[in-house]
Amino acid sequence: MDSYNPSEIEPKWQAIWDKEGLYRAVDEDDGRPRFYALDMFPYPSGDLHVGHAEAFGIGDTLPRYKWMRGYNVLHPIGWDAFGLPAENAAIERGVNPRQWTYQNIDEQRQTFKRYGMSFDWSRQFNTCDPEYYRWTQWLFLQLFRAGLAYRKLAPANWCPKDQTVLANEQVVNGRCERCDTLVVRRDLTQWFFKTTAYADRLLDDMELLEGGWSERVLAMQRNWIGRSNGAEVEFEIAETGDRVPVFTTRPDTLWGVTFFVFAPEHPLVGRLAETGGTAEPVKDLQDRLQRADASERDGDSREGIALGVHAVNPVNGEKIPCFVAPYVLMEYGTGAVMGVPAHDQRDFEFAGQHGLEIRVVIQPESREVDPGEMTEAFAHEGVMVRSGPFDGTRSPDSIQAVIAWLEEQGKGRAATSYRLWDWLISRQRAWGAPIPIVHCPSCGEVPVAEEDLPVLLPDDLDFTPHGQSPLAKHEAFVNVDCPSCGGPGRRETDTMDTFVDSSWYFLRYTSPEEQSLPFSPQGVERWMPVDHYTGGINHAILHLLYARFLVKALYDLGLVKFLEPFTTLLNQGMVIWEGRMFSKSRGVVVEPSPLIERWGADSIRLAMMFAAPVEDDLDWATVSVAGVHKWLGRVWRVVHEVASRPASPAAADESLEHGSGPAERLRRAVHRTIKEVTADHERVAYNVAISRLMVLTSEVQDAVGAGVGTVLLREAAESLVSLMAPMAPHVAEELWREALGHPETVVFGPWPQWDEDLARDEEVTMVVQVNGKVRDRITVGAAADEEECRTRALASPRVQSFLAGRGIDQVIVRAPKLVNLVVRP
RNA sequence: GCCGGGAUGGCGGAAUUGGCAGACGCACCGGACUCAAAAUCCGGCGCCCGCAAGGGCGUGGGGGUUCAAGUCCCCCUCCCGGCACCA
Repeated sequence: MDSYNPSEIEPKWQAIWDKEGLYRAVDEDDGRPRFYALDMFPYPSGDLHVGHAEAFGIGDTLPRYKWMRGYNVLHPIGWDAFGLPAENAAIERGVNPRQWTYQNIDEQRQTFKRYGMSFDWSRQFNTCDPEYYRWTQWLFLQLFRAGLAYRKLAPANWCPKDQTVLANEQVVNGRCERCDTLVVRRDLTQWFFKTTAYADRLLDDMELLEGGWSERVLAMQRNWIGRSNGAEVEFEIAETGDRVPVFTTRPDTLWGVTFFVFAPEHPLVGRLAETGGTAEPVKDLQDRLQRADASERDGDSREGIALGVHAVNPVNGEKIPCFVAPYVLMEYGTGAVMGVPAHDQRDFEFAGQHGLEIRVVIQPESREVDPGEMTEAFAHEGVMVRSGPFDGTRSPDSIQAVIAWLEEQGKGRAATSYRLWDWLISRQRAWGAPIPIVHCPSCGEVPVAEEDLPVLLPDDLDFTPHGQSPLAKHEAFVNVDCPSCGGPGRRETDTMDTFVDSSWYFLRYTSPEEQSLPFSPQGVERWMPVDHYTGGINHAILHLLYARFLVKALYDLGLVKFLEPFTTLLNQGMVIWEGRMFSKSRGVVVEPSPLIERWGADSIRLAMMFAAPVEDDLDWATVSVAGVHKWLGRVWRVVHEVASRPASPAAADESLEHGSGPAERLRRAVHRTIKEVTADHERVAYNVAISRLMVLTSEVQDAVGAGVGTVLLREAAESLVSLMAPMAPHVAEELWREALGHPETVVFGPWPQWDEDLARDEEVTMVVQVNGKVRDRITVGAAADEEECRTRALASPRVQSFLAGRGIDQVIVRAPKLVNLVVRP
């Protein structure tokens, strides 16, 4: 027997697996149930780091387990190959982004192969391939025709460094998610997808995901959508007759309104200021805010300027003063709010600063609230007072009644407001899918004909950033005839956000050769939805929300028949090193290749899965590759030891099968472990599964030492190898085929079966407690009944000494595991 | 502030249903083998008292339910994540 040498066996099996085509998904019905296991596809920026090793190692385990359990598994891989880093490389080093990307893909593919990933390589594609982005463009056209893709002038987040707009989602703390540059506001005409049209469904359909997605991710999506229910109420401006709606979640406080506030950017503000004679100070305020960076706005300021006009409260006809104040945001609700200082903290502070009346209309039941004494707004429940027809009604229960009354009176209506915005998909960059639109002076925005797709990216672009896509400088690209009238037109030069590419790639895997549609109906019918999706928590919102949105849009277009793309979602934790995430751009990288050379891929995969539960973040410092490597050495030796033993006479095994000798002990350990590790695979508790297999390894070693017969030893060794195969595929395959002599691969199982009787221990340790404290442990038969347990417990001298002659009040028996004697103190 | 998730030895973590807390591993300590080292193997390892036998304490803190609580209930502290002048 040679010693365990992964650098020899790993490349060997990788080559054989490749040749045998084991990991190809079978499209035809072959009688096996189907399973679609997907990993979030990687962005090919340089080589992989150990963060990838963790993510993809975890993602590789379930499909392998499913194969062994008899499933026909689709486990594809591809590349999210458009995006800024390729273009930045082009700018900084003059390389062609296509070449740069394809070179990185080659490198990553090699590394994946050295990890022994069970991908179906026959289905791989790159999103930057014209055969792929052609269909990204096609999907854009479908959304455009459905009115879900549109262009508007909007304030956009502009990153001065990357020279492009960013989606709201890509701005973190006022900075560019990618390069950390302070983002500025710019008004630009941009393309959007109408995600808000699906806000309710994105929220309500999460019901379908309960149980399959973590509470954490569901909560993040819920927060992101940010639905709040309330009412829209119209106020009239007394001096001009303008009708201004406000959104409120507290229509029950309408009788407490004492002022009215506009956001500085509100379109009516300029005109109202003219009317009120306050045009000059208001203009000054607007200009000052316009110049200020979003991040410089004082979050706590309650400054504001009286407009000199008044609003009429529709519920009581009162005239109240109007203000303009930066604490009211144009982006949320209607850009104007009713001021209820008694019951809203911000309004309370504003009223204090500007000497406005505080009128209490919700009174707590236990005490009187005196406006003069208040130090903060009263935002709790109470009884409505000074509220006309609603006096004496309990709030907030009364909110629905107030809304009904408003509707009846024609003064307002139930309304819902969302935090979610429409998805800004325009990017002024060239390494992305061109938006297939032609601007025509006479026809407007004209979609490119489907048969003319793809709109190809030219290969000879000048990448110097100058605020427009490099495509805009490429005359041959830009100048084009209008597809509608044939007159001269200009091609749209924005490209699509790369999140568009990744919002449908999982559909393409089901039929990557499809020529007439982005995905074939049969392929999607066959494989979708994804049964198990593995990826980082960092994509908990954006990617998953966009993919969910797109699938719902496709559902409405009749292109798919399911509402949610990912049935179960596994968000593996991130690998942290010296307090930070791995990131090539920040120089925090542990290269996997030297680790593979030293320890082998199996050890690295196991080490990461063993170090923590899959969903927890993992500190690289706590990962002990040496520890699991040592274990694999033990497995290697003991399996070879078992395999090399001459067959013992069956009688020898049989004689050992009875009683409680080492043979019996081994047998029960094997069956118990099969049962438990099977459950661990089902619940992706790989750290626990590995620890159980370590224990089983010791059991087998002990049994070898105790002279247990070959039949049982072999059953144990084969079970051990099978159970570890999904996590350590190379060593398992080597031991299965070479040491144990199976002609067939271990990849397709069979998964070991357990005998329920054997999985239960024959003897158990019964705990005897006195007043809840463990006083003795007695070995009893697993079948011991209540009476036997009671008798044995009372017979224990150790227990007797703790009873000390005191009377026994109660005897609790949970046969056969526990007896608790309750005595008086 | 609101929402979600957590807190278990020196460290990572285990404990499927309320029933032996600390599996498994790392680190550390001791031993075997060795000229020596590496590798490998054996043993120890929650805290306190004790030579030991043994006993007491112990799952962030406080209360409660229960024969029995890491697990259930109430209150609190802290940590992580999301959202946040969101009307």
